[in-house]
Amino acid sequence: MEALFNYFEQFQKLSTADKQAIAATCSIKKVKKNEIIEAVGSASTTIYFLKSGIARTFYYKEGIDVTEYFALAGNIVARAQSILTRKASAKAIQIIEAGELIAINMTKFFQLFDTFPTIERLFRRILEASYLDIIERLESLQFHSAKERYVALLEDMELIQKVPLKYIASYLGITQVSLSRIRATYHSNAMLKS
Amino acid sequence: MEALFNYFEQFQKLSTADKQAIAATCSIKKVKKNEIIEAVGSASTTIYFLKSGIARTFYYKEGIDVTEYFALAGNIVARAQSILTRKASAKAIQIIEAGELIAINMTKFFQLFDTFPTIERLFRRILEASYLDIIERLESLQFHSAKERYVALLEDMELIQKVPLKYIASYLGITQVSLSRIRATYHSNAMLKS
DNA sequence: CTATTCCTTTAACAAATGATAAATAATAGA
DNA sequence: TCTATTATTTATCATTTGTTAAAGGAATAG
Repeated sequence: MEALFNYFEQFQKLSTADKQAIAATCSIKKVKKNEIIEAVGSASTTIYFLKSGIARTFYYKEGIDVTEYFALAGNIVARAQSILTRKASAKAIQIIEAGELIAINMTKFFQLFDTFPTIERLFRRILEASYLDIIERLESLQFHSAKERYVALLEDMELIQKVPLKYIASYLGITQVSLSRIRATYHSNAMLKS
Repeated sequence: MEALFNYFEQFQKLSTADKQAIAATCSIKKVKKNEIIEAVGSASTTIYFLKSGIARTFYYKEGIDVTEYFALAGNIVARAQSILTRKASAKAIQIIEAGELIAINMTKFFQLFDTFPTIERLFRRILEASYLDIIERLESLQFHSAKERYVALLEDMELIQKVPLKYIASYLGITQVSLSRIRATYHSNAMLKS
């Protein structure tokens, strides 16, 4: 549970009482590669902190598997829209690399807000950070070419190395064939430089 | 000020004390067409509620004017990243259609959070709603063609009618010429149907 | 270890979008 | 109203990305 608190305290200092209350909403879960931990069609009431492993959210757009985003160890993965709207979700969460999760029951977690204002504040600050992340991603999609987006993603070596390219393509908003072509030209050019 | 409170109470019921505290952070501002109410380079501490008029946020990407988003009357416009990070912003806010704004001093507003938990909750809920909006926009950019994005925007007749197309093009992530071409093919096809 | 399946790349052609320039339309200011 | 400016459309060609098909490589189950 320490890993989760360390993560949380990047956003908000927590008292012992806060931590105890949070701990009561959590459970540990081991997950295997390719496991679907939340399936399409259900409403979500859980967010997951990845102690280890890699996960993605995805959905089917006209039958095609499309990755919404990835989460690496030390981060949170969730079907945020479903949790915030309490509606069924067309999205799913899948494990890409096996690991261990902390599952946070958000029904319980939200109930803590009236008693523990610090926890409400923590949630707000995580939301703020997610908001900033998503704005950056929006800008990347709105104003950068597919090649630029791929090159930017190369910064995140762990992701590129551990996640199948077929998942990365749709995350970048392009087809897998197009990604393969971009990689071919990019890497041959990169070789010329060295 | 009533318009602002009506807007806020879509998210969170407010007491009279809450409203008084909020009112003390607000001021009214009349704005003219094309006026830049927040300029590139400054850090923002203000968000604006549009009683009337239309605004946009934009910035220059390699010298080219790029629209980040639009706000119609009854909504909020802000340089959210700058407010949340307290850093100088490369973005600006411009008035597209003259109107009247309520400017909320966020330095003062944030200070209310410790005393008025309801106001902190209000802010969180607005943030949640913005988060959901931005996710939808992200999906639109990630998985829909420029034509599909334009057609979706047609739903918002007010925006299409009142906002110059040159601003809409970059909002859709395409050039103005490309938008013009899409309009030409789309509207001639639409005519065939009727 | 082998066979099968899945992943990635490559190729060829089609479709969409970008870039530039020029023409037309609309708007704003004198 | 007239003129100058700005906005939008159109045309042409270049570039990027999509689509489909096929081939080669890598991973996995039995």
